[in-house]
Amino acid sequence: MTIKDVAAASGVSPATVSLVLREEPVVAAATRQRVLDVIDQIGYVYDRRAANMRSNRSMTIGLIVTDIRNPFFAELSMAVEVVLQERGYALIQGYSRDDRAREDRMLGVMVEQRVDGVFLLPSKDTAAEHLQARLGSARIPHVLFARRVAGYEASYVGINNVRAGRLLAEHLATEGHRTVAFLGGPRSDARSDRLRGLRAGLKKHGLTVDENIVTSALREGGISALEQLLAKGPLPDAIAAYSDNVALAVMSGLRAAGLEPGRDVSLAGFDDVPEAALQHPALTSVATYPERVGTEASRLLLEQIEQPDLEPRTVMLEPALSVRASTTTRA
Amino acid sequence: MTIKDVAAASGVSPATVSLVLREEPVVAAATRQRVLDVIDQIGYVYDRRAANMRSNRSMTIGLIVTDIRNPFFAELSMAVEVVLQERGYALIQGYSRDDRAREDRMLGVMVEQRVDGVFLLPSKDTAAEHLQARLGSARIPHVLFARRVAGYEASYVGINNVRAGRLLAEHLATEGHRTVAFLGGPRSDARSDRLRGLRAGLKKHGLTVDENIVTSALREGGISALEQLLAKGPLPDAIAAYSDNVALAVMSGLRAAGLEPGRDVSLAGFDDVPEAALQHPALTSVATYPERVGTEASRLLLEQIEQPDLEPRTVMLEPALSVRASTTTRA
DNA sequence: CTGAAAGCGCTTACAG
DNA sequence: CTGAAAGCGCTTACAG
Repeated sequence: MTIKDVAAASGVSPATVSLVLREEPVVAAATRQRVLDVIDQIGYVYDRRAANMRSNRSMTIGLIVTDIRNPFFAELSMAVEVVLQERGYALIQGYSRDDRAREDRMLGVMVEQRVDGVFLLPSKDTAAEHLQARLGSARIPHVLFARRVAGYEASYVGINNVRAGRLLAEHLATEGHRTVAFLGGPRSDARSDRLRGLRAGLKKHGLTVDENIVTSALREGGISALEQLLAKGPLPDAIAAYSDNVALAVMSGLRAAGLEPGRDVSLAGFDDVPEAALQHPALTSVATYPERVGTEASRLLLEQIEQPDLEPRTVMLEPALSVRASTTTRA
Repeated sequence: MTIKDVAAASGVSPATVSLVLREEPVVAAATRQRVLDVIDQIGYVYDRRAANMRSNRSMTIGLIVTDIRNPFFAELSMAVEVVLQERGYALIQGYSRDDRAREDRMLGVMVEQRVDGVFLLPSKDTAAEHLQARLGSARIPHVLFARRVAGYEASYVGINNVRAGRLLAEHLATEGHRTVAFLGGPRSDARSDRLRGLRAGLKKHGLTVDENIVTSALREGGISALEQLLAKGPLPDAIAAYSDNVALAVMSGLRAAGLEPGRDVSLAGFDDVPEAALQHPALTSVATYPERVGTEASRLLLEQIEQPDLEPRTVMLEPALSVRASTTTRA
């Protein structure tokens, strides 16, 4: 069942059927209606693959993240999907699991499928040369987000993590916390920026980050970081967790150790996931707006697809602090 | 840059290049190597769209869920993606947000892109006629999961929710709970099956489900269900939440009301998400294995793609109870 | 406003 | 073991 069949059944040429399908206004209303009726009647289904091949697009866009179980990426993916569906694009999604080899294989599949563009959260080991080989030299429009790749120039959407750290530090210092630990999260630009911001903010008040324990982005990382902290001696006044994900784990860990978060030690995270506000005590957190990151990235990518010669652009979103009981109920 | 260019540069015909690309063993080793060298040298990239069109496949498979922020679907999607990547398929993913119109539009896009198969979690309003029109009549291999559609025959992978409810009921009764409330979750087959199982299991011990409050699958649903329960009078001995998602919200809600989960009232959920074990008290939960659902669904779909005349099959996975402190620390 | 013809980049028999 | 030719289902100039 092809446009040829539709053409035959409605007494026009395939070219005219094609014009109708693409809603070109040039077709006479009567012809148009006749063709549409036939399509309905014989149950013809447009083959976008063929259309795309001829017009050299694919109407698909790739999105690679490390792990969709991370609520930040889940939210971001949903935001991206809404925009793409509106424009008729299909979303090809892949999970690198933070593994460069997996990421590279996915990029390979996407490039062979001739995606019209790619959103990429690079894995921790991704280097400029990999991206250059897969995306740059093929001139495939792409936008990185959340993580940058050293020495690789591309459009980027991210959060100002230094500022996020500073916002939290200011708040903690103002609330009278004198000692602060930074827990969890893998070594990454995001982490070191948040730490840098924390340090800068605390320094203004003559304070420092007393403990800094690197682990992983997972909840297990929060648990183990807390265990290390507890083993080291007296608790700090406040714990800044690398993310809400980590903070929620720390919260449980504190309770398991007989300590009440918010009372025995203040606790805050980054991202402001929906769960943060639903905790008891509600968790103070710095919002990093995955939905806005997704929307901005979509805007940049679509722009780049329409105008391939555009210079790479960087969008830095400003974080915002949500103050809640977990850092304010302590005496 | 096409196989023609490769052919010209290596002194063979396009047909031979095609054979090399598809790793057909028929090609002479020397020829093969020469072609591969040229490909490497001139940086040719295979155009799978063209290949697929000719061989009438697309090497893409669609997956539609309601909301990827739901950890159950996140886990499932990751399991599916691993299997598909191994087989060279690209995963086209869409989120219906439980809206039938959105779901239908996505199916439309996927069908036009000629996906080789579809995994679908139907929206709450999806009817047999919709699926018949989009998938059945086009004979597109597909597998439903987690929710069935009344009157629609298709392969299905799900959890035995009646048994899940019964497992939990048995445990609660054995632990000496006399009154049980079932909280949260939207009206659905999964919910009514869990409730049916709970009732059946409690009945054996002469007990009933004392309260049954329907809300939504979201955490907010848990909060509001708990509020309604608290307004109704004395607490039951145990709360069975529709899901862990809901249970975690109930846990926070209890604390906010000055009640300690596990001590003042027992609490359990369904799904056994990773967070459940990390809570304090650790949350009793009935595991529903999203990863296994994803893997089984992949197996069924790939089978169906290879053998289109296969009869639809149903796979019911057995749930398992993880007993933890939230239902055992009460006197 | 509509049609005939060429072409997108591959694969598929078939011939040799 | 390799090549010439046709074809997958569309779109794209171009002509009328």
